[in-house]
Amino acid sequence: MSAKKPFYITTTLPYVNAEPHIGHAMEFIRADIIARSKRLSGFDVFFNTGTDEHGVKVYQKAQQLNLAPQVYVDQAAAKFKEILPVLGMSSDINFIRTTDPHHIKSAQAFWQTVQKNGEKAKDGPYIYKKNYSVKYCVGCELEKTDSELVNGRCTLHPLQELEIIQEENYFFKFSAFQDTLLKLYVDRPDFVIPSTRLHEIHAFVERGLQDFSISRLATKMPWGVPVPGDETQVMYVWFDALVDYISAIGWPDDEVAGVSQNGAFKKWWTETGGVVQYCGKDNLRQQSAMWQAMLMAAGLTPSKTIVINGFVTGEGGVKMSKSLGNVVNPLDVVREYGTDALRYYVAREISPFEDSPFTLEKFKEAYNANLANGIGNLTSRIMKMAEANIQPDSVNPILAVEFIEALDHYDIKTACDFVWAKITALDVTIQKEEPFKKLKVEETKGAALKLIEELVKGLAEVALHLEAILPETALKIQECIKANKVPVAPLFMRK
RNA sequence: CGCGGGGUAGAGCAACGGUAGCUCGUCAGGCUCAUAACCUGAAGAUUGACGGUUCGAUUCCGUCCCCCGCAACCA
Repeated sequence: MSAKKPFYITTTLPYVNAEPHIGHAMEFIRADIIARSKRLSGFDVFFNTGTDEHGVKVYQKAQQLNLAPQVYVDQAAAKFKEILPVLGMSSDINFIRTTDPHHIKSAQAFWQTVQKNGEKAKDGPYIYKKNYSVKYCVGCELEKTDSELVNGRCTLHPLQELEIIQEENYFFKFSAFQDTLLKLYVDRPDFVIPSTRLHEIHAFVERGLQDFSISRLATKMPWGVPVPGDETQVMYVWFDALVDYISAIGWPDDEVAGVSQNGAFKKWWTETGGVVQYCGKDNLRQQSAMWQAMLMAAGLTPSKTIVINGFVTGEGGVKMSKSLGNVVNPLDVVREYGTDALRYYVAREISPFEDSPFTLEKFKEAYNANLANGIGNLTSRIMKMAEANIQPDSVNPILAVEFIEALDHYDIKTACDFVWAKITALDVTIQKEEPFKKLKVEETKGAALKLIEELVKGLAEVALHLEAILPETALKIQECIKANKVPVAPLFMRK
């Protein structure tokens, strides 16, 4: 029997249409920092990630590569799974794929539940069939959304008239949930973080909601979860993918996974007050409005919190793109600087909620200043004095309230600032008190030894706070302290 | 009048009614325990523009200019 309180956090499942990029890395790392810090504070943590594998883009990509969709997504999912340890993700992270059989069953059960609830509801039905008109560019041989068009025309084929294709799809009665969503936003000011994003979604919902299509004709696009009771349609990818947040924890309990989940859903959804969802700002609507309405329609309580990240941009705030050549591959960064260096950068040097530029020059600067010259050098200088002059002693640091508070608000940068303020304070103390000098004089030697013990204590405190942020580094420092030795190699080599 | 965010030292950010702070970079000095690291100090900003409120505005209000996302059935 564990008395630990449960906590559930998830990343957005990356869509496997693209390779893992720095934005994914940032989201993974930030969610991992929260997960680790919650464990440090004594919570029982379920940490979820995975891959979103259905939908038209994936289907097309597989066709381009001349691969069966399943073969393509297997390869793509493997790539995402491989980078988790490279980014220092908690080893007990759950990895769900939307092509997992238990997820597919869960998504279908979700559909049926929404359908059934809608039949009884006075504002139902929640799922109904309707003609859906698609704008189709013959030149591209592709469906186009309004946002892709300029003056109602395809930008690549401006002389071609767009064809309007009528298709019968299932729709979700999003509009029925407007009031309930607005009430959710008003009642829970922390539902979406930061608050500007809550205002944004509130304003969006207030303007009125349109029901959205949640299925596609299987003859045109077969790569999706089959709609229960209608083989001619597959689910629209969002309707399937978002369900992963509950399918991952066994919803709707035992019959889905085929094995007993021991009340996993109750524990991770009900007792936690819902999931904490990390996502990019482009996902604001899907995660904080559409998904919440879907949960309501299924008779489930909303998520706990949606944390919205900004985008990682290139220099000058421009979008990263292959054609501009300003794309940064997280794996290259890790290869050159190490996992913890990347974790440091996305935790502290990139704005917690706004767009921020990422350049290798800035990265190197921050690395040298705060890792090599900062925590790395500090560890060396303290441990050198300790090794030569004092005996190893046990230290039991505790987490600072300010640190925990900052993380409770998902303000990872402020939490890091707190730790680095401590690092600077230790450097200042050494300079001001000059224990290295006092050691050489008989009258002051005792004071110097005491001071060195204090410095080691301070270093241990820093290490404890770094456990969530830079787990490898924290461990190395703790081992040095325990053995009372200088690091065998510099923690962070200057670059 | 579509929605939201932003314009603050060379760069990246903070503050948000009362002498404009931080990090990096630059310059000078100090220290030698340490990874040519560390510490101290200095230079550097008419806080996008113009009005208004106020004893006082970067901070509140109005107008304007510029930048970036989004504008739903593209993930």
